[in-house]
Amino acid sequence: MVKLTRKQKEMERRATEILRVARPILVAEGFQCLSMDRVASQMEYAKGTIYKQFPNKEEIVLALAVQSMEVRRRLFEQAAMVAESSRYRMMALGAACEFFTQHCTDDFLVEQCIRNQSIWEKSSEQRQNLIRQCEGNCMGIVAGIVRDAVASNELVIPESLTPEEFVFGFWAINYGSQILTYSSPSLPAIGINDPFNAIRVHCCTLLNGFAWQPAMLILDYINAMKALNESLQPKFWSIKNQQNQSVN
Amino acid sequence: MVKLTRKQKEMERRATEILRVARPILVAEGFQCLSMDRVASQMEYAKGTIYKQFPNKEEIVLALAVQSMEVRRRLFEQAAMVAESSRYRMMALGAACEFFTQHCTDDFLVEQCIRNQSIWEKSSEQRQNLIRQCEGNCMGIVAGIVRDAVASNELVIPESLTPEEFVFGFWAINYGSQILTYSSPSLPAIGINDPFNAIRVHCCTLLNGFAWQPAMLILDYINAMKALNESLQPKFWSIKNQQNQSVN
DNA sequence: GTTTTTCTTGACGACTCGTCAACAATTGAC
DNA sequence: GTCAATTGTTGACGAGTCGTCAAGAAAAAC
Repeated sequence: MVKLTRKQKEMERRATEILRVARPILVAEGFQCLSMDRVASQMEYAKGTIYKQFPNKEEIVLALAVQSMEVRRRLFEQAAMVAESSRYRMMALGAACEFFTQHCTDDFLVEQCIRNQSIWEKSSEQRQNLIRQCEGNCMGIVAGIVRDAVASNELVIPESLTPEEFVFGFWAINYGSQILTYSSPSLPAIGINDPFNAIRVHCCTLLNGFAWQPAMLILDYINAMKALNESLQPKFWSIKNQQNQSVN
Repeated sequence: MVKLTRKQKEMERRATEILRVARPILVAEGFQCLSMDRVASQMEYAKGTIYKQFPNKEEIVLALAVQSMEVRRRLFEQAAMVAESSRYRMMALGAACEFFTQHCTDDFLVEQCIRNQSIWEKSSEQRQNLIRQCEGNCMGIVAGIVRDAVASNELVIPESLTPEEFVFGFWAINYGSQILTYSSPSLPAIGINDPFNAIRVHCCTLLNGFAWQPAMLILDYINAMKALNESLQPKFWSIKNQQNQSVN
């Protein structure tokens, strides 16, 4: 059935096109300003056609989020490939988180949107599962490092935590700090001048607190983070360019 | 000018009434569903009158957030009044954070809303400043504990951090975990069964990592947290009942 | 070349937001 | 107590959403 495939290809091409148009609107002006009429008027199709592709606005947002979470996943994969101690790899993942918010700010903002209950609810279960899968993948990468560390006796997890719960703490501190950094009304005004540095210090202290070997001085940690952050730069573009892939 | 005051009182009464009607809508159905028409129809006033009180929907949301952040602040104040070691007081603030999300979930959700850039932007600078002030107050309470700890040699902050940046880490891990807990699609599905317990473990480890004296075992920390959490319960209602205060 | 199916369209109904002219109530002067 | 002036309230309105769907266009099948 060559023809069916061609149709599907066409559908997918169009879906990609819609997302290409919708993304900058969502990122720059927010969910409110992303309107179907506007997306339609910026394309060669009418509104009805867009509704054929995506049953509602929310679905478009979820689709964008899937793309963005894929970028994060690839970044995590790259970071996890560092061939050093498990602790160093964990640190590399922290660097990847930093990198993601700093250099893929658009993707970070899109990721944020799906935390909005009302957006989440209105989209199809199918796409919700896609998101869950992305999230699971990212968690899997980090939890894998933790498991390696435990297996090689470089780390002992407190007994009441699963490896994923262990990861959760780092997830929370990174995610939380990034949200606060990007959305808190003037952090400097309340005494927080360099939130990124602060979180590096906290993460290093937390890793040391769990006695993840080898222990590190804060200064060494910060320098290593800087290096890791820069090492992601060259890999960044090839990751971004893969973005136009299956969407539906 | 008794009459002017009476007018103002009437205005304030009405503002309070509007917020009373708007809050459950915002909490239960989200910003999208909070419509001026709907608020109006649930009151004895017309839409135009509501616009006299609040120039737009966003302003209502900010006003609600101010109320909610006040609840948080009072909770923080209560928690900070524990008469024990600085570390114990810090822990009490962690408990207050937990308590806030668990028992003032509505307020927590309202607080969330103002992180939305498009809501924030559309509201008046005046009310934005009110929010900033609330945020500053909360930070002040916690940073105060940190300063006390430093002053009494129970804690040494890494040199590259201000006391507020030190607090920021705990803010981030608590806030981040709570957002994830309340908005992440099925945490248990990716291996996180008890996020609250996980964050307690992390916070204890972080405090130990910074060598905040006296050091604590994780189990002791968790038990102390439970006790602190419960000790807030009786104070809770008196806090909530103060809520109907200056709004405009 | 004609019929059938499939795809595309934009006008439509229902609902927003925020405004503002017209109407109602209150105040103050006499 | 009356009447003008001021102040407050109203809901119809314009502009702009979302999501639908009958009608028209294009493609496919015959």
